[in-house]
Amino acid sequence: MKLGTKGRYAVMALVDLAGHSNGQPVSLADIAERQNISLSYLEQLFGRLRRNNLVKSVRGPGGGYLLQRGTAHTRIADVVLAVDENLRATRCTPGSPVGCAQDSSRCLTHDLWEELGNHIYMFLSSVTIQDVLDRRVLGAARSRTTAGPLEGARPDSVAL
Amino acid sequence: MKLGTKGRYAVMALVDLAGHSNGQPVSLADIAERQNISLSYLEQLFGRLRRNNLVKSVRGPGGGYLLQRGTAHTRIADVVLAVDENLRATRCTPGSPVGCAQDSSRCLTHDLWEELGNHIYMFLSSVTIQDVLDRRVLGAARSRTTAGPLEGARPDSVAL
DNA sequence: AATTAGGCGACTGATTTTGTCGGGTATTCA
DNA sequence: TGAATACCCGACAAAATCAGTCGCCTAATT
Repeated sequence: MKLGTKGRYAVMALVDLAGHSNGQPVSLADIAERQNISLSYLEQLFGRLRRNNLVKSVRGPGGGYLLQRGTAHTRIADVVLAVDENLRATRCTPGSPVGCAQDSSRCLTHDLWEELGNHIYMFLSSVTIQDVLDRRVLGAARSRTTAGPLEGARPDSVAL
Repeated sequence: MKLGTKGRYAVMALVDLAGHSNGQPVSLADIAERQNISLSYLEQLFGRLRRNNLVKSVRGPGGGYLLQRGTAHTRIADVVLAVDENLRATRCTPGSPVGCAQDSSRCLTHDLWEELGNHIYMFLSSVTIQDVLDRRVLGAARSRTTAGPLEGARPDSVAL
């Protein structure tokens, strides 16, 4: 899963975008100023978000970005995955005989980290941009950890 | 929370320790060889584990380390916290006016990351070394995310 | 045509993380 | 006593990541 600062910035930016768009595209310059993140850095992040179909861009003057799916259909997990990209797991890369699977008993902790990854993913999948905007995060998670009540089914990989 | 490789190595080492100790102390050299982690690195990690009362050391020949509490009372969360030490939260350090709390609406994402931290902590708190040894991790977590029905009661703080 | 705004890629300095090395100190056993 | 075992500790080095920057390009609007 890998939760870096990139993911955090991306979520901040998208929440800002969602909050300040009224159907109109929002320019990165505006977001950069409000959230004081550097413009070039935002461009980098939004490049990935666009390639992952989370936002779409409108070029030219008056242009900017729009959420592709709505606020209620953009899950935090997707944002983080889009932006952080790589997802190295447990150091048990299947192929290298090192660090795992060499003792009599195989890498016992593997399952643990995998399950943790699933947990994180499930949590972040259960929260949308809209939830964050509405500050509907704290109690919510506690009550609906595993089953996301979100309508669309999610066949995605939970690879971590 | 901050989940680095240090935390993973520490858990691996403690699981190994628990699996190979029969009341006798286990030397770091043995663990190092079995898990092929460098001895010096293990020493660093076990220093912290010791200072956090998770293990105790026996010096001299035939010495090594022992789990201070038993396998069923050593929670993964404690191991990770002991070894990773610092736990910077949201980049909203209360004091610097940068990056948060400067716009009209305060850092909206703060709650999100905090809640995620709580989640991770709760999960890792619900799993013990014994669980990992018994491979009682996968289904378990899914069914008992928040309240652990495992034999020993789990009265700990959920501070993060 | 000029301006606005996104698109892309390479590259860089600072910090953090990860891991090593060299030397200690305590303990046991011969 | 002294050699061997094994923990103890701080400094240090290599690698990865972070947080950008720069330059140049393309597309749309006015």
